[in-house]
Amino acid sequence: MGHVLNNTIQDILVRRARLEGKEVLWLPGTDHAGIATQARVEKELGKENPPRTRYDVGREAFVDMVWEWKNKHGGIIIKQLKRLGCSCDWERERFTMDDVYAPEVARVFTELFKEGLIYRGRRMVNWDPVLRTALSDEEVIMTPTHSKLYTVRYKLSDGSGQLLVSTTRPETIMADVAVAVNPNDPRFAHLIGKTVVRPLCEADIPIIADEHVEIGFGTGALKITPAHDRVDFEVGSKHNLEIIDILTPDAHINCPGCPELHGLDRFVARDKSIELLEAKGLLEKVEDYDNNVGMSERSHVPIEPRLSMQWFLKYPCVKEAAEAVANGDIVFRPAHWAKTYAHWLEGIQDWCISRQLWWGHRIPVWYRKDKAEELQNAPKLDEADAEAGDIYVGVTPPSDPENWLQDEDALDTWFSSWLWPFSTMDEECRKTFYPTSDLVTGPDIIFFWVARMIMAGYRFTGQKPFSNVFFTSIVRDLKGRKMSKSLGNSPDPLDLIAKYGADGLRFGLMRIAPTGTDVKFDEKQIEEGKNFANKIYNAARFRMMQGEASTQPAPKFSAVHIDILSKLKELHGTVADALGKYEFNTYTQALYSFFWNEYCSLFLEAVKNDLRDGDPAFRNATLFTMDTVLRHYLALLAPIMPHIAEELWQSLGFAARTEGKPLMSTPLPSADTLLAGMDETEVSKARALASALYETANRARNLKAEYNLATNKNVRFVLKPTLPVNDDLVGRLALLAGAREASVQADYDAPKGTPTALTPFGELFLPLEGLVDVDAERTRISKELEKINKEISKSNAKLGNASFVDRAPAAVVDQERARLAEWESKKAQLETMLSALG
RNA sequence: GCACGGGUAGCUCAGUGGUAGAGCGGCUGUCUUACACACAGUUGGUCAGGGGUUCAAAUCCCUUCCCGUGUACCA
Repeated sequence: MGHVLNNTIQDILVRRARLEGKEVLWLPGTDHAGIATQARVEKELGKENPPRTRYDVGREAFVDMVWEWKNKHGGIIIKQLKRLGCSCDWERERFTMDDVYAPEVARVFTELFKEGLIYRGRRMVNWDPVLRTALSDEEVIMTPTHSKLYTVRYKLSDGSGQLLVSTTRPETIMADVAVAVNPNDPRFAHLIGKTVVRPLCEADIPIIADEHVEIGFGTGALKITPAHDRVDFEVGSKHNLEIIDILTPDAHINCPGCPELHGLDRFVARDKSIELLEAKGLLEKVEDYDNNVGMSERSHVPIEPRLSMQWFLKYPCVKEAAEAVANGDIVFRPAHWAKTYAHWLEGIQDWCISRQLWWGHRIPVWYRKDKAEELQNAPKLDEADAEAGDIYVGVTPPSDPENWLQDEDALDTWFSSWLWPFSTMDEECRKTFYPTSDLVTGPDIIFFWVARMIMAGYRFTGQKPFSNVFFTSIVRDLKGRKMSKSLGNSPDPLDLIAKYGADGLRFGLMRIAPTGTDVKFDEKQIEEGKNFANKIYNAARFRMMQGEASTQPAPKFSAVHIDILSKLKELHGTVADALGKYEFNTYTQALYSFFWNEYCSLFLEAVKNDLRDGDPAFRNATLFTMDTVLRHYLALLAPIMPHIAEELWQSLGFAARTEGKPLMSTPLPSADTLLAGMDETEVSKARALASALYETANRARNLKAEYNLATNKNVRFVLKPTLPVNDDLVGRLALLAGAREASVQADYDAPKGTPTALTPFGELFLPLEGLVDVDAERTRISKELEKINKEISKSNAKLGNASFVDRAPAAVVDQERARLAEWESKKAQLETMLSALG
């Protein structure tokens, strides 16, 4: 659903831009999703009988298998987008591992390496023990977890006592190389420099002093396990401590010195280690403890901090990237994301770009065979080693491949995706389309992708990669959970399209999710989109049933015709303004309410008689107006509901005017042609009359409803006008109100108790000419009076307040006075009616 | 902990100083010759709580509570 939302927004921008006559490039493509795709294929291998691993298959054959899988399944998203109607430039579809893109990635790697920004180093990384690869910091999700805090007794080697040490990871005790206390902690000052006995895999380890230990926290003593904790690693380095790694890549214990735990899974070993400690009498206590555990975004298991040889990138152009957003060169919408972005850039750490995967861009680095082993274990490799001729870095393999070994690792997928905006374009294309205009994406990848693309843009093109970034809503289910493939809580867009149509899906989703705040997906909303499409279709069909418009006799326009054309003109402005500001909500609302309320419910209902047996001059005006409205409206609608707009454009015959060209490649009809010959005052007069007519019709319907005559078409209305009202308007009033007739009688003498409503045209009477329930009437009127009296006293209080009258704008005060007058008159009316009933 | 969103009708959401809105749902009627995926009417709200500024607060300020997201973390 996220893709549907995202791509609908892009399609709206793209289609609208085309209608505005712009040349548009929308270049579709996909990335190779390194981890996810490889894991998927490995899973399939594991299901075979007998199960196989990628190592059984071998690198080359395995990569072929992934390609095969990709070719089979990678097209699904593309298919969905096509079904959704996305007007991409499909011939330019790109893939991050295609023949043109891949060398680009290697080239960029080489360039950054030569610049010294990429280096290889032995560092603490986030290790995923299931996928057996390093991850970037962004791929680790800190998750609140209910854990246990174990307090363990570390005996002093000289037997003079013990130190209590708390830990959440007793299974790593064998890798402890020291116990640290704060140098300023008086409780332990005398112990610094002594040794304690490591309680598992026993050995004497020193008690050291380090500021990092908080005096007030826990027991005040901290075990130091440099191989399995980031902070401990730093403390260890500072104090030159040994690093004992007791975990295998898949997080099993590797400690022959402790045979009871050796070979066990880390969590099994945790329980077992507690048993061992308890048996030795070294377990002081166990407490419940809530902490945050880093989980792999991919495999959902706790990551291991692990000392490992990896490739890192010092981000380029961080300053330019930060400034571009801060100074508005690149505009984020909603704007508040700029803060999140700035905060991330401030604390930015080097990016671990190597992955222990086979599916992806293999790192373009080769090691001299005769020194390979030595190089593998070097603490750091960079440009200096290349200059020394020990390693080779380049887009193409070395000329004497037999003497070199290529690095086994692949690059993080984002290390290719971050080049997308410009790597997908050739020189010629860039001249026209780079920097690009809009990026539409989810806020969940603001760091993974957006920030990195901006940095890459500045570094490799010297420019921003795009001018606007629109962050979409995150689509959640009704329980508030993010929709995702793994949760299985997202409906299949193809199913929704089958059920509601692509246009229904697009419109329905945009109606609830356009502002960039998260949204709960409800299929009901999509049904509304379908209903709207249906409404448009029916309205168009209604027009088709009427036949051709004619210029003979000359069309005669009534106020309602001018009114709807004027509203259409207004809609043009609203749409242009809303889309210009990326306010998709305003866009959809305006489209919806114009068509359903203004055009169908008011205008069409008011002109139906023109089409039946009315004045042919009116008929021609009405047909002309319908055609004008539909023609303009379809063009305004097309960006969001392209299928129905195009279909009706053809079947209503509008395409014939442009030699059959589709709406998609027709310029947007100009709003200036609407009511071109009319002066402003004439138009606003017509609008006022039409508005008065609709308001009067409403009052008339209300009167009918109040007397339970809502469906009775035999009623008649009498209007005692205060304004000049012509026959045309009165006729339309009767039609709108569903009455046999409406008549104007300036001297009408209403029988006592005749229901009446105050309308913009004057007093409107509904002669009852039949029986009404007098008691029910009396009750109803009394209730009404009660309500009105309340309003009147509220209004009086307000107007009696000197500061309101003095300080509020005159218009507001006048408005209040008008309201009061209206209530007073209504009150008088009701009182008359009440007395008439006796 | 810090930062950013959000809390408005039964539901999903608009509304940033001037009479609380839409669609859906509920309830009443209606197969009115474009549309029952519809039409007409109607019912729903102490705008999370408290305090403040203002003639006037859903809207601005302070504060508390709840939900979501990001980020940092002490074993």
